[in-house]
Amino acid sequence: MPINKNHLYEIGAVLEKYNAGDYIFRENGTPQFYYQILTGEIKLNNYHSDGKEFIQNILSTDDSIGESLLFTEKAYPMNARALTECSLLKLSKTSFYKLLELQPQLYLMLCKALSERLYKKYILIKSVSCHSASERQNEVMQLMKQEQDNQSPFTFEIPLTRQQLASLTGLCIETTIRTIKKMERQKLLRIENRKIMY
DNA sequence: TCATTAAAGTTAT
DNA sequence: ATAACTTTAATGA
Repeated sequence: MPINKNHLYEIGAVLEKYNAGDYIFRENGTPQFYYQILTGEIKLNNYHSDGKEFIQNILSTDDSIGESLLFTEKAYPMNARALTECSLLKLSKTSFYKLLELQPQLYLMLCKALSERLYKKYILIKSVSCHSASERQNEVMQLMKQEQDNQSPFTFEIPLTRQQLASLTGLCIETTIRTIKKMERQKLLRIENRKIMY
């Protein structure tokens, strides 16, 4: 999935470090770079006018950030912000295009990655738009779990805080917590030292 | 059913 | 110690 690091370095990528809370880019900014995560976690989000946050996605090692925006002239529709200390590889848009020219097989990889993203986005929108609270949560957790190999129950630790989960489902945190508790009672998940096992 | 407010407990820095 | 996160309870749309 990720682009080979050496290829990125050869064409001029640079290593950048960010601290937790730093912006990689902001909503309405112009996309000028390809980013790939080496370490750390990034969230893509929006802030509503009342200050409430909606998380679009959480990305980690080997994910690329905002690559879908490099093929349009549109501004970023979201922020990218570091959740933890991060190191990223950053490549200018022009160098990125050059790399694609030199290695056309990357196009296919990119297409696959984009398809994957789009698929998840559709599922997420479906689950966030038209269900009750617990159903929303169930679907979101289900979606995250699909990325790991082991599909047996209670083996997947939800890698989010309650607050992040709330921002991802569009629910308030208290409702999120109550829903989690209810799901625990229904044996849909387990809570082990405050971590959600799904 | 779910958001909001308030208050208090817990964990991380 | 202080900030960030988690939980419970009461109230109201």
